[in-house]
Amino acid sequence: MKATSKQIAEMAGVHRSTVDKVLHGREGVSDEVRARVQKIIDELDYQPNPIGKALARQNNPLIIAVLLLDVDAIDEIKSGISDAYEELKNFGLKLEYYVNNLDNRTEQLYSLRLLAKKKLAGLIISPIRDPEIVKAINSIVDAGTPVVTINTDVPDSKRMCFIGQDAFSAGRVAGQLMGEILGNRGKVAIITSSAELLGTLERQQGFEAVISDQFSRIQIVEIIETHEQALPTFQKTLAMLNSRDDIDGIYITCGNVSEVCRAVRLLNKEQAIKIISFDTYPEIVELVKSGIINFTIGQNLHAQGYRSLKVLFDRVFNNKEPDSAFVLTKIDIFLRENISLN
Amino acid sequence: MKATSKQIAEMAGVHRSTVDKVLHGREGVSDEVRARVQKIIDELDYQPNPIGKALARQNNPLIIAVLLLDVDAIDEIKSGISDAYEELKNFGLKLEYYVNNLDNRTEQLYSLRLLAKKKLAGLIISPIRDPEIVKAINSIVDAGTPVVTINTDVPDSKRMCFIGQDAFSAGRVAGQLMGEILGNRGKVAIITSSAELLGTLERQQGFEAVISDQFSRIQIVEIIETHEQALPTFQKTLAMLNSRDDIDGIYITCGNVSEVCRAVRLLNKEQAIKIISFDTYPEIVELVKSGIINFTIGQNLHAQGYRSLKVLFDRVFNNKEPDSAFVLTKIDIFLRENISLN
DNA sequence: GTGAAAGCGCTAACAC
DNA sequence: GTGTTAGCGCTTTCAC
Repeated sequence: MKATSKQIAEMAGVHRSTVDKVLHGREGVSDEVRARVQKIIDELDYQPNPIGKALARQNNPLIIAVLLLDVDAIDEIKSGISDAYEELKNFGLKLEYYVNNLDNRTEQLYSLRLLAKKKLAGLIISPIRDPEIVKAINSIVDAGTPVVTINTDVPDSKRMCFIGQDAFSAGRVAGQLMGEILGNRGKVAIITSSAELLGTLERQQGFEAVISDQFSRIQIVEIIETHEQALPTFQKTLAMLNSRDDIDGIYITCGNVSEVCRAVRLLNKEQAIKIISFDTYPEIVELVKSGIINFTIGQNLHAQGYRSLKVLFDRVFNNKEPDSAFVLTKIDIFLRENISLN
Repeated sequence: MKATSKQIAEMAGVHRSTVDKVLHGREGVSDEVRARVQKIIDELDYQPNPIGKALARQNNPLIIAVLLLDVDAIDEIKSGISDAYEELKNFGLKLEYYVNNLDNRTEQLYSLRLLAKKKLAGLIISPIRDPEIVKAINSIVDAGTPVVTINTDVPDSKRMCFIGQDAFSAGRVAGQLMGEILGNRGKVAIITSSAELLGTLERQQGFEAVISDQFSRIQIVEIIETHEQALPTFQKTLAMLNSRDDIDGIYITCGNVSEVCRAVRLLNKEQAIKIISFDTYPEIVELVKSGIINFTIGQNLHAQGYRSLKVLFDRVFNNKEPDSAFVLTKIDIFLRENISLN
């Protein structure tokens, strides 16, 4: 029922290898024949059989480059990618990992230029948000290599899609959780980073939107910027809690969660103050288990990694694009009772 | 590097087709040759290449039977199975669906006996908990067909594994949520079914355990059994709420959630009473959106369906068994802000 | 510019 | 009981 390249060849009165050339836009076919074959392909909506492709590919695999940033999230993302790879490696697929420093735009640019010279079937990247990076990504896409962004995005580029969390919505979820456990009353402090890269601003804005819309009796009374630095995070939190005795909740959009908690515990306020954070790194898991953190919101990093390779594979092997340019992973809510079941 | 059946054949000094026969335990091989070949297979830890198998299988697919119960959950489960099927169908796989009535043990038994006569590569089933069903499943397993249970389980059978939610843990999560939003104080009513099949008892017990261990100032003051019947659910809830004015929270382990909510609304108590339920069927989603239900806990039915076919496929095609006999799907927490992002 | 042929790893029907 | 053969759908090399 489903057409094969052989059938297409018969219909067009040419050889299968000619059909193959047309399919892959390779040269060595006259314009006339190419048009004839292409027409039949289109009419039948022919989709090459992936298993057949795979078998022929196995000893000559396609290369997919993975360019990640050296941040806490990297391990879980990698484990997701590697799980997907286990499923797909038999199709004739090879991964090449590259890791760049978060703060070093030049380094990522260098990696991208290196990759541009190679024959890549696809690229998965956590981009630094920067015009030069966008340009470099675009030139890779223009050369015919599909690009998927993961965890961080450059929406103004030609990347095929972004795979990650909607930080604004996640902030909204945090806002509602805070509203519920405070029973719509009390004063809240926000600890945030000010760096845009990790979506902390969106997390803050989503939170603020829900509080102001739906929890009118909760006030956001302090906003502390940490610039992702450990010691200042501790010091500023401590100073804030010392200067006022009326904080009922703390919302942390950024890293150094344990520094915030350290300040809270030093003042013996862990019972009095409700804390909501992001991510599920080991130290955060411990803080949730011990009851210091009430809720933490997960990004489902494993799923981000897993999906990114699956989506890219679908494009490369089956020529299928995702329905949306934004493949959003679930907003997971964790508290003591489910954080270990992860 | 990885051995092929051809290499095995060479080493054993026989033909590939002979190796194939040994691999599949088919007859037509002398004991002596069989032992020799088997030894090499074992020594090399030979794993047949799934792509090669798939290509040869495509026109002679393996059949996997799916036997589900006709309950609300069925659509989402099916959609998960069908997503997995899209990924795997090229490997030479065919699904056969069967749907049985929940209350009709005889019907499921009949279906199972029918299936026992067919040549099946595997079976996915939501079993009714019954000794006769266990026997029927065991005889299918004994005949060499791996069986996976989904959503409901018969742990005392020979099924390979169960895929679903841990209902006790889910109940614990509900308990902690209730504790948090009531601020560890107040009176709670439990609405439950009394039917064991859906794990409602475990949901109740998990909830009770957390409340009594960790929220000492919350009292469970009413337990209502609904037997999964709509009108009685409404009537009993209404009577209970009429008879006392001090209920702060309602925990629903079973179905007919909208009947419970109808009673609450009739008495204009939707602001005063916190409600926690299970599942994400359309009417429940609406109730969460409109703020009547504070939290609902999802079973991730789609994942149950998806995983069940993947796990069975891995066993059938790659001879890989899951790490554990219990493949537990996540306990999803939904509230207004994330219920539509599902 | 086009076609022929071999091969990827496995299966199955059939001949010996 | 064992080996031969053909074939699954696609890719690639090479000869014409």
